[in-house]
Amino acid sequence: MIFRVLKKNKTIWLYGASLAILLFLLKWLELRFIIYDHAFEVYAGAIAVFFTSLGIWLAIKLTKPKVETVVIEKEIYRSSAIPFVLNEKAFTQLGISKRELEVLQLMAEGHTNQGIADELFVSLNTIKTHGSRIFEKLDVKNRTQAIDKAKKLRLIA
Amino acid sequence: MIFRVLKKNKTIWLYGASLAILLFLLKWLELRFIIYDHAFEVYAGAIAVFFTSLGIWLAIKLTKPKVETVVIEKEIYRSSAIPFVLNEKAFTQLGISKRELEVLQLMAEGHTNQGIADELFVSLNTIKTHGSRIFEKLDVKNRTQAIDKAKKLRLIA
DNA sequence: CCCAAAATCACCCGAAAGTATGAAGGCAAA
DNA sequence: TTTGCCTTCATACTTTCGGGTGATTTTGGG
Repeated sequence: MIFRVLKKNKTIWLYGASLAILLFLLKWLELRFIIYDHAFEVYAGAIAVFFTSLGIWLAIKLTKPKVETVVIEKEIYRSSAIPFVLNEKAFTQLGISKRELEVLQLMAEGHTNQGIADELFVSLNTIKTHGSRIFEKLDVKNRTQAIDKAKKLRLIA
Repeated sequence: MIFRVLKKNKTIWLYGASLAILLFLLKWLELRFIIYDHAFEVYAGAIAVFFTSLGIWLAIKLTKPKVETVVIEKEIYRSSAIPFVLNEKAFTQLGISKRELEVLQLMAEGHTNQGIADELFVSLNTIKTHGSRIFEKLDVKNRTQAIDKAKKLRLIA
């Protein structure tokens, strides 16, 4: 019980103890140096040094640590706030099939024909055929143009 | 000149001045209280209080603030409404040249290497070389992935 | 002026993309 | 059932892409 109190008020107790010790020192020094002429100045100096140290120690112990906050702004990418909505009109008007759109999407993500074929569990030739039809329907010559156009038409995200 | 020195060593000067003032006070108090019996204890107490304060003040002034780094993630929305602004950071960090960016832009518009070569009045091989460097710097394998990544990094519109 | 980076071009070669054509099975509407 | 579309797959061929290497010219900054 008492240990807890001691621990909780550690600083206060230390301060009190310091003062008590000082009083003993004062009395001792009084007896020791009272006979000397300039003992007083030495005494005052000692007190000054001691209490300056005590003050510094107290301040360090009691003051909350100064915190300087450095703000570093880190840019993070986040998918567009507006969720993608398929442009149904363009989709039906161009007569693109679901499967073709699927292939187109994967193309836009940078996959190769072989990669798309593996992903969809079909042969490479099938993907090529789909590709050709897509280019035909979008009236483009290659996948890069197809992706560009499809994004503008909002067929893919 | 002297003002600068005063300003630079502000703390030291203040400390010196404080000591000087204290000496005056000491002398004054000496004359004032020397006649009283228990003046000494009062005097010592005053010194103690003063120097404790001084110590506290010094500690607060002289301690260096702790630096705390706070990383704030800032969300950046890409909207088609705002005109395209080049991401200078990514651009310089990746070490992409202006010419390479130009080629990248044309790639994204769906041009073939030959088309880009014609547009820029250079040979097909030159465009191929630029392409290779671009893929290397963007850490991708082909133009489709390069376009995808470049758009995410806001290197191109 | 000199150096380093950028830009230019060439040749070879393999991989990937794209074209052309044909064909088979499924499925839904006419 | 027939017709049309989608999906699947194949073969053969051409074009484009991309890597690797090496070289020359331009150009901007110290």
